[in-house]
Amino acid sequence: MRSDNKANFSNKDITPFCPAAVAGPDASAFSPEDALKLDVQLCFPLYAASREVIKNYRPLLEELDLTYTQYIAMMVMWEQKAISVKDMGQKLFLDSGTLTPVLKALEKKGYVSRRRSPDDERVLIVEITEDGEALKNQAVTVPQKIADCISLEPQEAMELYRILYKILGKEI
Amino acid sequence: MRSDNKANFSNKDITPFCPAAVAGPDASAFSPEDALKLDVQLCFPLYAASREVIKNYRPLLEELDLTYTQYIAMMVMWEQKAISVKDMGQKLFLDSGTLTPVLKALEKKGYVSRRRSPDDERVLIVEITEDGEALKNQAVTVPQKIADCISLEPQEAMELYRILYKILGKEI
DNA sequence: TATAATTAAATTGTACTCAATCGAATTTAG
DNA sequence: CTAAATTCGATTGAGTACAATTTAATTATA
Repeated sequence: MRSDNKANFSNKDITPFCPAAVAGPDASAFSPEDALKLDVQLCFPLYAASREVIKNYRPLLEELDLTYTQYIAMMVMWEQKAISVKDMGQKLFLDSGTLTPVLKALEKKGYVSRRRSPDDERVLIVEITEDGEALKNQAVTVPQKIADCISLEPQEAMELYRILYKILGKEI
Repeated sequence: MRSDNKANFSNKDITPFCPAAVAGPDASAFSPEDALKLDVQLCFPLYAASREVIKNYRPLLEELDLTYTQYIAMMVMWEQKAISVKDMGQKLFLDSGTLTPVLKALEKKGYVSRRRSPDDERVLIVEITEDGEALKNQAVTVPQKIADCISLEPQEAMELYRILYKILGKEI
């Protein structure tokens, strides 16, 4: 009744995070093992869609000599001009173990500079360079190109956006 | 008017993938550079939420001596008993460069065995072992525990699930 | 004010993730 | 039939992710 490799459920018998949790009074259709089926997971398509979408950036960002992680770090820089590693980490949900090599790579390309804060030597201030500012002009077309290869209705995009930020603990 | 580090938009002036694309007739509020703001992206919260959610699995899966990638590979095995690397790759959206070491690690732990297909020596068949089957009993509690630490309304979870599979090219 | 606690980055080690490439096996075309 | 094209998995190299640890700097406390 279902084509292979294609998810299908009626909303009365699932909850992606855990069927049993939201199945409600009529949870009889679920055996405990059903909770471990790939089709029933919500985390898995979240993880897979994230990777699939980011894959679309690669050819576009290659022209700017940026990886996706470097690109979102530059997004922060284009807005902030100067920011500490810690503050950038909070914005991007990344820790210093990830950001340190990313920022060193961006420094090597000449898009940012790194220096310690005079006020607090523990703090490393990342600052955008002129080349980094100039890169923005080449980057402005990227969002539209990404939009073109992912087909969601505007209200779906809005709803996805809202739910993702709810998961991230920032309800809007 | 807005608290720092918190996204907020009215649906008349955004589209997360690209503001200009969905802003509609009244797109005047957007300058081109607005498209590069982190708050306006849809890919970014997708990427961040994916990592944040998967982080929750780590302590749970540690007890099973599995990583998240190994866990989703085992999910496939619990349903299929035997499958080729290629077919598993299609289910998980992962290629051989990722799966080969993951499956070797699972073989080392004794949860799967690997052998070439007699019909086609190019094909590697992954088969679940008794230990792998037994592991399922320890894993059944994982989905509920994950559900407990992510608070979405059932209909939000359903909608997220649907949209993610739409992005993955499997509309439901 | 010594010292303890805390904080911020960097480092280390493990584990992906993926593009590109390779080599062996199989299929297809001529 | 046989050479070319395709397919499958493994390998390689670059770049993350992230927990845990380390080091240096700052702040709090007895």
